[in-house]
Amino acid sequence: MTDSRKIHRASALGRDEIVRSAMDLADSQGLRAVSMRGVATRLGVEAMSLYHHVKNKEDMLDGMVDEVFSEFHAPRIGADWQSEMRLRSQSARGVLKKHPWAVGLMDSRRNAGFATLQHHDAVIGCLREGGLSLELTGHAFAVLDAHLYGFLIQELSLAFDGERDLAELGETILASIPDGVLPYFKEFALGRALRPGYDFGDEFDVGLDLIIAGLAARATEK
Amino acid sequence: MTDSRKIHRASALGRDEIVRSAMDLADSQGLRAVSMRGVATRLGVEAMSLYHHVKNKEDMLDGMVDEVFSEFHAPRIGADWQSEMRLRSQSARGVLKKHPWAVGLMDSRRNAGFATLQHHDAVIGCLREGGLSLELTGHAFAVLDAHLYGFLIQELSLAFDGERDLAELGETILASIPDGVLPYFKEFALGRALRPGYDFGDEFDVGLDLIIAGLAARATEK
DNA sequence: ACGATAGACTTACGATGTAAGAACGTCAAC
DNA sequence: GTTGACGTTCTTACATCGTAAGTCTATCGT
Repeated sequence: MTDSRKIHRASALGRDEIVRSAMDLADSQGLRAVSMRGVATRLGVEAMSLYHHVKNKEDMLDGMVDEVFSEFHAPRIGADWQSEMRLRSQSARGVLKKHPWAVGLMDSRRNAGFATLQHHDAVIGCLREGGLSLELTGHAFAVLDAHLYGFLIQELSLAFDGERDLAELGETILASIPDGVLPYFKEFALGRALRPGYDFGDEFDVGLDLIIAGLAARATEK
Repeated sequence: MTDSRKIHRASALGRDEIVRSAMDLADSQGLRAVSMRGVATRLGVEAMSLYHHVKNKEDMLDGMVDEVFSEFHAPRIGADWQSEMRLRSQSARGVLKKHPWAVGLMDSRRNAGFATLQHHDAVIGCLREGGLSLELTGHAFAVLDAHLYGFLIQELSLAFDGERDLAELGETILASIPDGVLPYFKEFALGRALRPGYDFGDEFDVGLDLIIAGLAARATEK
């Protein structure tokens, strides 16, 4: 069987098609809408047919997360590690905002896919070839990823129905707080967070720069 | 009705009892085991009875997350902000390792509870009274929380069945990788991550110190 | 031509969140 | 003490979920 293509259906059903279809569904309808029946219907097939190509739903979710990792900008080995790390964190944030369901999936994934490992390899490689020790590479890896994932958790719990006016909602919440309690919270909300110019998303780069600068300082110190 | 205590049941059923019971269940059996029926059974009651005290399951989960926030060390206003922030991050990490399900819940919570707001007030207050500007307070808040949540996401996806030997599993995975691919990943795994002395958890304080030092530098600069 | 096989479909089961409403215990007013 | 209202509980029911088990069929190597 040199050519294993099957012609049972117009478009062949396989793991990739299933994972991709599940991602589309999650992107447009949310993770809650991702059921085996839902994915199957979208592929013009019955739910149980999927089980010939994925072990179970968990396996399908693993595949979705792995696909997300493959969309991250992979740091170029040999290039300046500071700008590559900045680029990869910013790219990953963009990707995860397009696939917000992936963040909630990450803490329960046990089986990293190959694309995930490849991405990690590129990150580590770029740091190593940039001259960082194994020890510092580990520090950088942990703190950069933590910033990425953690920032997204915060960003996602602030993201209401798309473009909903945060200020309006903020005022409503604040108005319901009795006088005297939460004074600092109120000061910060009124004096900073709800001010017209403020965008929480901007805090991402501030933190990222702070972290990269801290790592760079350690990379050059004796 | 001065005393509104009802004696229908031995122990009164209320929102707090329900939330607490759900937390116990999540701690011992995992979030997947938290069903309305499961929580109700544990309270000697039928599932639908819970709906007189919580709006729905989401509301119950909101309550659980709020309770978790209340367990974090609240920074003391007026005390040295650097050590208070370190203390609160370390305390929160400990709490979240006891209630790992909370991390996965955070990105989908829309309604912060009062304990959550109180905690945020304490964090902001400690930073403000420590002399940080509103702007820098916002930076600190975002980057410290990102580090906390993001680190836990990483830590939880490494946590297998409790005390499972990571090295053993790591070797197995690595052995299954063809020669030549993922060279940096392998070097890092063998040369650092799987070495006897290495504990990923230690990276938490490294990143935390790096961040606090970076913030402190900005707090004192002109 | 024919049995094997892979991949689709059908049916069925137990679990889930919760809507709708019946049943019951308690209390204020008479 | 009786009554009526109310708050809490239980019962029943339904749509939806993941998936086990088995059937059907189109294709392939022989």
